[in-house]
Amino acid sequence: MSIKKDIGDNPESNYWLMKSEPNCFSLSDFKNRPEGIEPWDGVRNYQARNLLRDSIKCGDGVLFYHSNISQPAIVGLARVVREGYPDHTALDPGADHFDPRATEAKPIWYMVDVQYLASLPAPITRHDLAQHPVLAAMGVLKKGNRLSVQPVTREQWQAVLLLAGLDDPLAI
DNA sequence: GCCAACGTTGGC
DNA sequence: GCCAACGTTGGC
Repeated sequence: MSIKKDIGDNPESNYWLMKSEPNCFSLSDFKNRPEGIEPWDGVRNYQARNLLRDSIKCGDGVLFYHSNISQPAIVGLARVVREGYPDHTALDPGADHFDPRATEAKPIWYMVDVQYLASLPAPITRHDLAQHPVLAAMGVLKKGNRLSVQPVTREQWQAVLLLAGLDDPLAI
């Protein structure tokens, strides 16, 4: 199996990276949610759906990544507070990501809830990641990678915290 | 704004 | 099941 196909196929991961376009949902939007909790709805990709439904567990760490901007970067930390459950927005004809094939019995799409934990003192940009001996291997750097939720290794998670100068919020 | 890479759709 | 066409993502 290719490295490319390996992205997203690791059911053992306890750490994840989630992308968000800040024009749509930014780190400050996230921080300002009640209790910092946000349902991660609207994912309509089967590989990401499988992760949301099967692999992502309560307490897992999340690197929050700003995409589709001039300086894409990891900007914050979050954790999973609710495991995969049906994405009801797929059932709502008025919702952005309505899917007419989805039903109560066969929801097709799933989501998790994530909770804001911290903002990095400074964003870790793609350039920063590419320069780093551990982080250069992250899936998010791979050309053409469009997976909006992807696994991160423990080493990568720790390297991000070290770079950011933060203590591990999940270790307390 | 450009365009490469990718996932999905649908004709055959 | 193949694959061309299409829409979307997302870095640059």
